[in-house]
Amino acid sequence: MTTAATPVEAPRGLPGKRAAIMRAATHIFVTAGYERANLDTIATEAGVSKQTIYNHFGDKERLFIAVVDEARSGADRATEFDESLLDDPAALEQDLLVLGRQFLSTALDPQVSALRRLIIAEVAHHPALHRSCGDGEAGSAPKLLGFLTQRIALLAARGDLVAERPARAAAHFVSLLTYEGQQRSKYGTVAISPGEIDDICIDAADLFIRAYRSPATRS
Amino acid sequence: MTTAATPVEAPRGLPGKRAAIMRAATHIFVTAGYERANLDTIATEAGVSKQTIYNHFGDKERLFIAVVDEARSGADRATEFDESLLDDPAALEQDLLVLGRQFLSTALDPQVSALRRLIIAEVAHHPALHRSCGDGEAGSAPKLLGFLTQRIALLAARGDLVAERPARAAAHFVSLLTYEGQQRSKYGTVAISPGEIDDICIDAADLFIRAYRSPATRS
DNA sequence: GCCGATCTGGACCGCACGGTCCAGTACGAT
DNA sequence: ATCGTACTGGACCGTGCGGTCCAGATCGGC
Repeated sequence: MTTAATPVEAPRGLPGKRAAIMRAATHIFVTAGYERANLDTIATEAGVSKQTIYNHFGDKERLFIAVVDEARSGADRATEFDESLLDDPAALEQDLLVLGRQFLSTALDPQVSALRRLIIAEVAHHPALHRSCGDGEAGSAPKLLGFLTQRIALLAARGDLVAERPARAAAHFVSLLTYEGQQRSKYGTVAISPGEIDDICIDAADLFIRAYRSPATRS
Repeated sequence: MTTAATPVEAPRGLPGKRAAIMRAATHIFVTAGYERANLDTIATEAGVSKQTIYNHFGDKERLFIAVVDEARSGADRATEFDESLLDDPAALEQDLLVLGRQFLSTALDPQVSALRRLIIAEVAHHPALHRSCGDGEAGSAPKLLGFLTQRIALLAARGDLVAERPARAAAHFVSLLTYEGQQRSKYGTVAISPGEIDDICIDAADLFIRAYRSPATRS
């Protein structure tokens, strides 16, 4: 009753049905949580018979895993950073801003936040999720961390930055970026305006540069 | 079956029973989540009849709210900061370390982390929780933020720090502190050793000072 | 035009679990 | 001795829901 079960005409044929089920399941799981999610509701919203769901996914848990896996691999695919970023020391602040904005605009997306909360709530009860989410090597944050680490190492080697441990410096920047949003999206989805995202990025980049700038480049 | 339902001899008399129920309920809710938690199991583990639970709390949801409220007010009460901290500019790094250690040792406590995950998972489905957890004014992190903000403002007024926006600087320090642990405790409880906590605090304090130290005090 | 695979819709099963009821017990207060 | 209160334990009910079954429709391929 919390979620409307509006029947949607699903396109015929195998892939169409499957996609419709995934879409509906994602919606229901995210808004209701795993236990509260109801397969009849999902079937109705997908415009599909319940049996069809069982044909495709076997049972509720495997449907859930499929939903989470797809969402994660989708987020993964969408996270690519411009290789020309963080190369020119003169554009350091500018590039940090670009990276920050790109990262936060997806990380704070309501859909993504809701899914993150769902996963947080359910990992402990689904061993299969552990593999895909546990010791983070995938996901957008780790990707950003990797990219930053590599770039910071480069800039440090050139003497443009003072960062004896690039990975640590990268983590510091990411932590400055994510804190506010993490706090806000932790419980319920509180919208963050693009303006606020900008402020956060500006502050983070500013602080990062103040802390890691090479003395040689100081004004 | 995930959680052993070992009957425990509950102390006789009203307050004892109530406390036993709260203890058992906290345990079961935290490990199983709200939906999966079973009142029969809670009753058994509390060494109490199911009817007694209903006498005291009315229904499952109100029991849950009581558990969360108690945990939160308990955490609130346990969060007090030494008023002499962050006063002497010479001891700035030292004091930041002390604050960081105190904060992280409770914030990363497995119990506290588990409860945080539970709340994250359930706020959306229990309006009553929103009031007590939503727009954060209570809780240990906001308390630390408040304390830091006040102190940083003081130090900045004296010229010991350069921080035009003390609240922002405080948030920066807290974000540096919490990032790693937040990341680790987000899914499942991964133990963080005191040594690692120390490393995190040292790094955070170091970075904070590099970024906010007054030029006048630079070596 | 037939076959096989897919899908439908709805009846159906079994069970777990929140919640109720109640007869009986223990105990403190008067 | 009596009464009221809190507690027990276990039977009991209703229902929501995961999962199954099946008879019939639809459709693409040969």
